[in-house]
Amino acid sequence: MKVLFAGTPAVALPSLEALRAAGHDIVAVLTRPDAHLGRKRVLTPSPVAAHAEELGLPVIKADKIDAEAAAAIAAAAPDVAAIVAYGALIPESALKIPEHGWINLHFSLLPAWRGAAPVQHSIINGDEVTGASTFLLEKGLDTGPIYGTMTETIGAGDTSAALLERLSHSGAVLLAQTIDGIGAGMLSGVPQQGEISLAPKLGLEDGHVDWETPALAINRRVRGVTTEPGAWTMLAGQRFKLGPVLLRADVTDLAPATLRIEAKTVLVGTGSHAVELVDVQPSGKKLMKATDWARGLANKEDVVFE
RNA sequence: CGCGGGGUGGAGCAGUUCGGUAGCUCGCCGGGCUCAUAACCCGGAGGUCACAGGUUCAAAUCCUGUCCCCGCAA
Repeated sequence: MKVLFAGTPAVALPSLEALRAAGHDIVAVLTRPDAHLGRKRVLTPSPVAAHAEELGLPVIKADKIDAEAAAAIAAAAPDVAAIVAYGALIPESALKIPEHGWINLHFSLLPAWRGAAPVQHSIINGDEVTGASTFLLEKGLDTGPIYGTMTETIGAGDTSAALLERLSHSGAVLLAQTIDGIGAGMLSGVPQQGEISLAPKLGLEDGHVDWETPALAINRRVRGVTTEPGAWTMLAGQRFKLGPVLLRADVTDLAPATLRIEAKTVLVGTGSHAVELVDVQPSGKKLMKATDWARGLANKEDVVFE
C-alpha cells in the first residue's frame, strides 16, 4: 500500500523499517520540525527526518497539521497513514485524508495508559505485563478501535528506555502486520474494552525521588523515569541524578534519605527498607558508579539527601 | 555570544585563595598472614596536573587564548 509514515523520535525508526521491509510504498514521511538541541542549540533534524532523508523519502516537517501540511499529505495520496510517536495531535480534518485512516502504534495494552508516556506509567505503576496496540486514530485521545495487540513482560530491572527499545522493535512487527491486514481487507477494528487509565507526559518533577515512600515504589519510579526525564534528588543544594536502585530488604535500620557508605555499597534509607545506589551523577559530573562517587567524598558520615 | 560546574597516575577526589620538586581513598603488580577472603600487613609500578602561549629564579597554582565533558535552561 501507499503509506504515509508519521513519527519523530528514534523509537519510530523500527516501524518505518518494518513497513519498508514489508514492501509498502512510503509515499511521504511526516515528522516534527528540526529543533535546537543541546547546550549549543544546534538545529537538529528528528531521528525520523534524518533517516528518511538518507533513504531519499519525501519529508514533510510540521509541528501541527495546518492547511499547508494537510495539502502536502493529500498530495502524497496515501492509502493509509501509520503513526508512531509523532508528537502532535492530528486534527479531525486530516484523519480523513487517507482512505484507511491513520493507524497508530501505541506502546500499551489499550485502553490502559492512554497518552504520551504509556511505558513510563506502566513501570511506575508496577505492571508486570504491558505491550503494544495498533488502533485507528479518531478524535479522542487514544480511543479508537483496536486492530491488534502484543504483550511484553516487564522485567524487575527494566527501565523505560530499555522497555521502550524492545517495544519499538516488537511493536514495529505488529504495525507492519496491521497495515498488511488492512491492505488485504482482512482486518477490522474492535472497540476498546477494559479499565481505562491515563499516561500523561512526565515532567522533571516526576523524577524527583521522595525518600519517605517505600523502597519498592522508589525502585519503580526511578526505573519508570529513566532515561527521560531522569530520577534525581537534592544533595547540598545541588541536583543529584540517580540511576536505577536495587532493593535491599535486609537493611531496615536507615532513616529515610540517609546514606550509609560502605566499602562496596552505598545505601539509602526509604519509607520502608533501604535501597542500594548503583549509578549516580552529581551536578556537573559524568555518570559514575555510586561507590566511585562515595570514594571521593571528604566526609562519608552524615550524608543525607534533601 | 543564555546561566553554571568541571578537566590532576586505571577510578573517584584533595591541593589552586597566600606560586616553591604531587597527596587521599581505591584499583593494579609482587610478597606475607590465613582453612579462607572482598579482611589485614609489607613492598612496587604508574601522572609532560586538558592544550597553547605569557609572567617568574620557580607555575597544577597567577595572566591570556583554545579544545573537551557535564548540570540547568530551551
